[in-house]
Amino acid sequence: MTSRRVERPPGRGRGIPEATVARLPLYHRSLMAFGDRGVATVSSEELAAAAGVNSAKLRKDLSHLGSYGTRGVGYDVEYLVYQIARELGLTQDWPVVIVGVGNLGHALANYGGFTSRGFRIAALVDVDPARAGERVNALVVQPLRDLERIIDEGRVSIAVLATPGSAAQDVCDRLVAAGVTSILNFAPVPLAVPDGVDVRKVDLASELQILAFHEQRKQMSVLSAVSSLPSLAPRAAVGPAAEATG
Amino acid sequence: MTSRRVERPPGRGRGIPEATVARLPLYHRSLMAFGDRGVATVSSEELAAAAGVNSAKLRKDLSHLGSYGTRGVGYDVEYLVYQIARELGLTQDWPVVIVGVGNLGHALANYGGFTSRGFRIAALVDVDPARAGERVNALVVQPLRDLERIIDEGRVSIAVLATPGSAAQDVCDRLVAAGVTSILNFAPVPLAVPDGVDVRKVDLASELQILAFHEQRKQMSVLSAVSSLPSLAPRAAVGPAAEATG
DNA sequence: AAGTGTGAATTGATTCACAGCC
DNA sequence: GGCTGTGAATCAATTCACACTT
Repeated sequence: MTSRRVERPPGRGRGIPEATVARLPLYHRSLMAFGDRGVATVSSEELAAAAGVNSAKLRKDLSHLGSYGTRGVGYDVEYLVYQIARELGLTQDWPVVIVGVGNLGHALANYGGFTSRGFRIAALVDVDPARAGERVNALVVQPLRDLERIIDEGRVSIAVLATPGSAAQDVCDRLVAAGVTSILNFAPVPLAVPDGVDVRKVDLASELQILAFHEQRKQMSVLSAVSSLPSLAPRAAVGPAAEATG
Repeated sequence: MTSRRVERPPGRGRGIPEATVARLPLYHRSLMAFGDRGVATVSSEELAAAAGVNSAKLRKDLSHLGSYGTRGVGYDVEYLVYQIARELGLTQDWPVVIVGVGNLGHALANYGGFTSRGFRIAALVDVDPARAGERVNALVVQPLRDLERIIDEGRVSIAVLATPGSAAQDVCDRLVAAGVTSILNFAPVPLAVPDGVDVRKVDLASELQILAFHEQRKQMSVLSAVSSLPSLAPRAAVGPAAEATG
């Protein structure tokens, strides 16, 4: 859904499926945890369990990177961490600009998980000129007017867009014109971007609605189960829903 | 990936694909925007453009809900909004509890898009007893000790988990034991839950890493293109990456 | 004996293309 | 004539199951 196909770099047969790419960060994180605990090798079964996937999928995913395991033994934690980090580009420095310092942008600027692993917040920018000058963490909010300069001088290619929906497309256009080629979009609107620019969206309201869809179904099936027992009067409201079945 | 299969409610042939469910919120949102602008009917082409998908996909998605359009005409905006809202369960009230009132939980508590459309923050809970009593918006942070009572009395079935990773599984277990059956997980760990409980995860660090992966590839292809021009010395650092191609 | 790597089979999602209806 | 609804075709992801390696 996200990535435009960029013509394959001439190097060997690399074409990692998007679904695999999306899981590499999970593997990386789980491997780091194993490493911290002093574990030297893991099996696909163990790593898969830690990452929350099944082992067949894990092995298939890793096979797209190369043949980094040892049959009968497993994967060397340190070696695999490095290979995945390199594949993901975590071995380089990624300056990121956050546009929109409302609730969410503010939280993201402070969020630790964001700034680790090669990512560094190069600047905070807000659409509202009144906010310019405000301090967040160690950074000063800058006015939108300076966006192009910031991106150019900071060699920024990744942006986080946390403005209200109404401003999102305009800001996006300026980001792209200034040279940004990857955008993480928190605004609840689809962004139109030219080929070669990647957008990933995080849509908080949608996530809740998807949960509500399934939740509603569970409640419906409880209701219909209850109402099919003629001896039980249905409860006024649907209480704590379907007990989790082992 | 997310939903356990719940045995199909006895009603007619309903089995909406997960990928379709995940897009219904987008359609709903776009339709609301059309409605606000006074548009009475839309074609699949128009609605698809607004939602950022192609029209074949949109039509296939909607066909899973029923036959709500009119050939040669399009879809009635108001009618379709209602049908989708009903399907998603947005016509009922969904009390939600947020656990973890750090950066992110704080932002989510204030985030408007979260509280609209039937969702209502029933309580904020924090693992750190020192935070209990703190006010956020109109709500008072409550101690973890009260979690079970809050869920039970508030008839809460949906929770947002925004604790640090280290606390996430414990809190999750308590949520589930208390009757929560849907969890939106912001903690960077996979949650183990029994069948019948849905978890959706929002993994901010992973999202950036996925972007970095593609970004790195773009830069590699620029570099190899540049270095194949013998007359140009490669630049010391990789500058603002690949200009977006029309 | 243990556990990876991978073809083959399967399942799921997307796109095509057009019959059918307004 | 315009646009929906949908089978058929295609493409992508997952799972199976086992040959192969240590």
